[in-house]
Amino acid sequence: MMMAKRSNDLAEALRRVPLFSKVEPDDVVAMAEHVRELHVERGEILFQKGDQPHGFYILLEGRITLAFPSEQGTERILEVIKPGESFGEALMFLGQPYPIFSQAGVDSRVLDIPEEAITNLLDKDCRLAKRMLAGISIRLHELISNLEACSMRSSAQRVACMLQHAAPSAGTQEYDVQLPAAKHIVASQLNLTPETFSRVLHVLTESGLIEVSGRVIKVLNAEGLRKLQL
Amino acid sequence: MMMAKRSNDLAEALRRVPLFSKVEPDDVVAMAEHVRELHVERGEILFQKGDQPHGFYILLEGRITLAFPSEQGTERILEVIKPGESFGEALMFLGQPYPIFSQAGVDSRVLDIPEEAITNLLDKDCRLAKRMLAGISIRLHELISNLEACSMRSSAQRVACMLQHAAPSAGTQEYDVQLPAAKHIVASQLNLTPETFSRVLHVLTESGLIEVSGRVIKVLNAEGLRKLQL
DNA sequence: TCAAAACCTTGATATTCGTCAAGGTTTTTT
DNA sequence: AAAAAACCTTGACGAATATCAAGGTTTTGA
Repeated sequence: MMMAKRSNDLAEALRRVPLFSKVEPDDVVAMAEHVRELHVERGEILFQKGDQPHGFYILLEGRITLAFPSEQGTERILEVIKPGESFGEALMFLGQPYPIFSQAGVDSRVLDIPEEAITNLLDKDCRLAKRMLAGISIRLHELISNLEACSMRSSAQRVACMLQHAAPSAGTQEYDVQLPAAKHIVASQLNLTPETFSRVLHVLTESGLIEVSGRVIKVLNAEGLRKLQL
Repeated sequence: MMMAKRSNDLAEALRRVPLFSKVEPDDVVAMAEHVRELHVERGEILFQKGDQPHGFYILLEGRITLAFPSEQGTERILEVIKPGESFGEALMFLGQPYPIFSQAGVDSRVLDIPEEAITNLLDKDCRLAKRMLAGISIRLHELISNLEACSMRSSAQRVACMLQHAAPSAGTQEYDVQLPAAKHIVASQLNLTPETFSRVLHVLTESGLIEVSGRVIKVLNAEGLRKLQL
């Protein structure tokens, strides 16, 4: 994990992040003074469960997973962060130790925004506060959906649900889904073992609802998937 | 569900809510103009899954449960709101339909804060925005814990965890826990059937870790409970 | 205070999903 | 291009937890 880049480049990068797109340019420059760019290598841990948050992060490039650890290494991946997304804001506001850990899936570039840089800005710019409220609300909504899936739905329903979310538009009956990562990663996000995920795909294929070839899943009958949800 | 009280009384009630305790009195009075007090009877539904949010709520008195519905009525209770707590803020900011429904467990009094009342204030008072950020962050943190419990822990571990959270202080070995509601409500919050909950309590009793009498659980060996978590 | 309703427990059984193990396939590295 | 590593699938099995059913207990309320 190493530091890089001058302040000006950082200000430029920050401006491109949706969260800060409406912030006064001067304020962004001021904030950039406190921001560092980190390079995190594949497999490297950005923060551990139990670490104290000192700010939050924005992913510029690469892929970062947030996951619950487990003794036998059977981690459960909560979320896969993609470039342009921020993470860790809520834990920063709370000031409690991280309940999850974060790890780079591939070599990644991350902005580290210290708490001071943000709290100062929040006092000046209520729009930023509203944007952060919106951002955290989205997170919260996703967590609720995740929890519902986890506690109310069977494995096949969770997979079907994921495939439906990947539909290009509401009514489409046939479409291709390109899995965003290795199957075992996707399985973990659905709170499934790779074995169960594989078996579910098998069953859905047998039923003529999908066709699988590698990481591409061809949905043949979206309506049929919907019916699984009851 | 009926309306009641004059504006002045509402302003008074609002001031007592932690969220608004630092807001300028004049602003609270202005906000009170738009706020209604609702009376919700036991069993009545405040909002359904799928309804469009128009604001958020603060519970003054009573008990409100937030839950996922299910066809066969085997709902899963996500959270039990207690007096003084607010709910629905995040969904208001998102403007998406409620993913859960809310129901009064007993006759309750609720403040209905429409979106306009809050968004106006947010522009004026950044401290309120920060407080709301903190409030939503807490919610988010709880959801993460809930999801972790749900996907990483066994039934006995979830029960033990709940009993640990109810400890009066960190080190105490023996203490009484008064369940906040009927056992089947508590079971649902732990994502357990009442049957499984009952059996877990039985096992913990057999192991000499607890004693159960009605809704009071006497923890005999907090250290033993902790060891269950591994 | 008695009846009804809600709540809780216990047993038998079924289902879902995870674990373990082995073999095959694809991707990466040398 | 070969070797190694990572990834994926399949089968046999087991464990955890839900479901169904019945009976007991407590609470509510008429």
